[in-house]
Formats: sequence, structure tokens, C-alpha cells
Amino acid sequence: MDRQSAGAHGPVAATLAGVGRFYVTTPIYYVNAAPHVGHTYTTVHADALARWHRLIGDEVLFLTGTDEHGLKIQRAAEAEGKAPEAWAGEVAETFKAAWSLLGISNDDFIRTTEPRHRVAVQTLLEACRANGDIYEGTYEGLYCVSCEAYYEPTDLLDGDRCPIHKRPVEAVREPNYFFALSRYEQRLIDWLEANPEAITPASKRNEAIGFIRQGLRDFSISRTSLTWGIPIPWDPAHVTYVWFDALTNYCTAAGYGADPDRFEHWWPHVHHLVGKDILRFHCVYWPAMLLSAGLLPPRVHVHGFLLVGGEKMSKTGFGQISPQLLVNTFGVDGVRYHLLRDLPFGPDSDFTHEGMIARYNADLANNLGNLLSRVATVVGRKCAGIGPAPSADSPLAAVAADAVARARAAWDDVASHEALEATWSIVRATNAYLETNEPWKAEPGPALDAVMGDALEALRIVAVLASPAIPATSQAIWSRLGLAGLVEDCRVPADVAWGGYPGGLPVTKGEPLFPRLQA
RNA sequence: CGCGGGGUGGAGCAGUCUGGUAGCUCGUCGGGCUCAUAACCCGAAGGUCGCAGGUUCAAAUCCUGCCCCCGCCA
Repeated sequence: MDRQSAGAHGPVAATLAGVGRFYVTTPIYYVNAAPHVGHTYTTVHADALARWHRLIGDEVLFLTGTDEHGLKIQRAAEAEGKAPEAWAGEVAETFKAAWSLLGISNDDFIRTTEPRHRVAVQTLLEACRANGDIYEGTYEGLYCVSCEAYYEPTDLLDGDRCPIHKRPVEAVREPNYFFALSRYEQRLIDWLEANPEAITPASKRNEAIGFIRQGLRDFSISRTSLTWGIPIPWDPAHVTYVWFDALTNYCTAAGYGADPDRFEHWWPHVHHLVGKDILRFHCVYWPAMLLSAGLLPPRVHVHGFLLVGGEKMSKTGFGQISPQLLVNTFGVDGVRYHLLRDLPFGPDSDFTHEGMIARYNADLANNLGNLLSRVATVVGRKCAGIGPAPSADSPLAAVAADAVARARAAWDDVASHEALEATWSIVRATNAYLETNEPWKAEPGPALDAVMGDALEALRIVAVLASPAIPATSQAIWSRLGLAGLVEDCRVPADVAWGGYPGGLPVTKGEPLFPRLQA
């Protein structure tokens, strides 16, 4: 595939479109649980954005992966009688399998236990230390000897007992290294004021600013009580704790500490997709760490929670179901479409089985799938199965042009629901256009050919525009229209200009793209 | 006062940043079509945009106060 850069790379605060390079990340998922709808939501969004940017000709790097260190993993592995490496590896495979199932087009899958990551983490630690932002201090906390872990007072039973072992915790001190976050308050404010696009949506940016203005405290970055992690390079008795270990993955995959040219190529174009639960770490801690190391802070796109029946999904069964189960009912593109169309990126949004069925039937089965069926049938009967070329002055041309413009703006704004709404305006207009012209009543001839050519052309454009969301279906439509090659090799805007369908191609009806589902 | 999100026709949402005829999907009702996955198209009913003040020629949108729901390491 041609993924050559289309232009000069811009500064980190440039608009999403047209920078020529696009580096998009999901959080790395902690391997203490199997992939569920929450992981799927973020990952599908990242995939759609990656696919969109390839479509507009950007050079794309799409990263996801797993976070495999820490006490919980060490414990979970012990409980299974396995080495932590083995346990983490098994769970990481379930994530890879889920993303493969869902057609996720990630270019890389990083695991924090990989050697390349250790190099990057240690390089970043050294860089921050060289800048004077890492110092040794003492961590004081409530410690359970059996767990070998610290607890917050609110986590304890009866105020002083470990929730696992039911034994009293002890007040313990251990030497820790700390990151001097407090030194970065003003620099973070300056960064956010100079780069209003750095955190989106604006409500989440305000939240980050509010948090910074409350005052920032240095945070602990190492533990001596842990072994399952990356050693502090200058003091191997310590292991990095959470932040430097996990967040640094984004740098690792771009070549940090190993390939400076590659890192310089990608890092200015990085976009993180994260849930609001980890806003603080991505919008405050991480930018400060990067500034400390002399690196550019990222752009961060923050989404809300998925609620199931208005409740946090962990409290209900449906939200915990696996991607595989959803795919069994709705198909890969049915799942992807619902996540992208009904759950706007930003606010909290409700996720329900009923909502999925309604959207699937309305948009995918009734509108898009049925449109292809009726067009294919008429072409088969009235045009001998050979799709005619569209007319140059079709009223659908203006509809398509408007939809393309709106979809481009929406994808650039990480607003997939708007992009798809715009795309479907073509589908609706085409259905109405057929009603108006009633080609099934017309005699074969130039007038009928023009109408059917217009409908086929509209479907072609829809296939391209919808391909970031429903790639497999777009390809199926593409092939049934008789077009050769891959939809993903198309380029926007050139290949969504009206008149691209050449005509003279065999049109295939085939089975329904999306069989209707019973509520 | 821990932090944050939300209250818009029957349901689910958009619109709020950048005030100016309240929009979309589903559902309901009426009509059309019969090419199509009982799908599609046209039309209609239905909302004092949580409450109360304020700013303004004009407020769902800006300001103040209050009430109610909800979430808090994906």
C-alpha cells in the first residue's frame, strides 16, 4: 500500500488533517483481565482514525499493546502456578486475537515486557534524571507483609486490615525515587495555553487545567518491594512503578532510545486515545515527563465511559461480554459501526443490546444493505447485470460532495458519529432518488441507465467513505459493483469525486450484507 | 463544598465553546411504492430545552443560585 507522506510534517498542534503523518495509540491494556467492550471501544476508534488517515494519504503508525508488569500480574501468575512472563503472554495473545477478529489494522503491538521497551524506559529515566527531575526520597504507607503491597486507608477493612489477608497492615517506609512533577505546573499550563488543540474535547482540556491549577505533587516512580518490572538503571534494587513503565510504551514503539531518526519521524505526530479515567496520567504526568526529557508533549483525545443501562459497565453483565460474543450476533462491522456511530467520542454514552439492534437494522440492514439489494436487482433486470455509468449532472453529486466535506471535517475532529451520519446522508438521498425516478417501471434506455449509474456511483462513494468504520463491508460493496482492487487503496478526496464509477462493470447482487435482526 | 459527567417532544441522542426560526434516529399516526432484507419514500402529531433569577434587541446556548440523576483507575 502506498503510505508515502503527502506533505511536510507539522508541529504537534497542527490540525489532524493534512500533516502527512499520523501516529495514533490506544492505551496499553493491563493483562489482568480479558478484552471487553471498553477496550474494544477505544481500539475500534483508533483503528477507524488510522484507516481514515491512510485514506487521505497520510503515512500512519497505529500502535496498541499490553501492560504486563506490576504486582497484580505477579500475583495472578502465582495464583495460576505460572511464571509472570508466561501468564502475561497468554493474556496478551487474547488481546491480539480479539483485535484480529475485529479487523484492527494496528501496525505494531507492544508488550512492556519486550527488550525494546526496557531500553526506552531506561533511556527516558536517564534523560529525566539528567535534567534533575528524579530524586531519591522516602515513601511512607500502609503495608501488608503478606501481600507485599501498600494500601490506601480507604481500601482497608475496619480501618487497618488488609482486604485480602484480613491482617493488620503496618506503617512502613521504603526508599523510592520520585519525579519532580511540582516543577512543571507552569510549563504544563504554558503548553496547554499555547496548544489549545493538545487535549480534546475542550471539556477534558479544562479538566486537566483544573487539576494542574490545584497544585501538583511529586510522585513515586519506583519500588524496592517489587521484582516484576524494569530496574532503575542506576540502582537496580529499584523497579519502575507504573508511570515510567507504562506510558513510555508510546515512545518505545516510535524508536525512542534505539532509532533516533525513526523517533523524530513519528513523535511530532503522536495522538493518544484514552478514557477519562486515565486523563490525569496522559494529560499531566506524561507531558511533564516528556518535557523533562526534552521531548514534545503529545496530543490527547479523551473519551468518556461506556455505561450499560446508565450504570458503569463493570456492574452489569452485558458490558463484560467478549468481543467474540458481540461479533457472533452483529458481525464485525455491525459491532464496529455501532461503537463508532452511536457512542460519540467524548461524553459518557449508553451501550445497550436494544440500541445495537435498532442501529444495525435501521442503518445497516434497511438503508445500506437494502439499497445495494434493490439497485443490484434493477441493474440485473433492466441493464442485463451491467452497471451503467453515472450522469455528470446528477442531483446526487451535490449530496455526495456535501457529505464528503462533512465527513472529512468530522473525522478530523475525532467525531466518527458525525462522519457516519454525513456518509449515510448519501444512502438516504439515494433511496429517495430511486423513489422519485422509479427505475423499476422504466424501459431500458439512456434515462434508466443514468438513474442506475447514479445509484451505483453513490454506493461507490459510500463504500470509500464508510471504509474506516466498516472495512469488510465496504470491500464487499466495492466488489459487487464490479470494481477491481481494494477500497483501502482509494484516496480522499480524489476517489470520492463524483463520476468515478466507469460503468460497463458486472454488478452482483449476492446475499444480504446485513440480514435483519429480530429485536 | 473530593473530582467529574449529565438533566432537550414516548425512548435514545445532537445542538451549548463561536447567543438569533429546536435538529437527528427509533417509535406512533396517515399516505405512497411494490425494485428491495415486511425493506424504501412522502407527510403529520408530539418539546414552556431540570428550576429560579440575571445579562441581552434576542438565551437550550452566557452569568449566579438551587434541585435531581450518575460515574470515579477501560
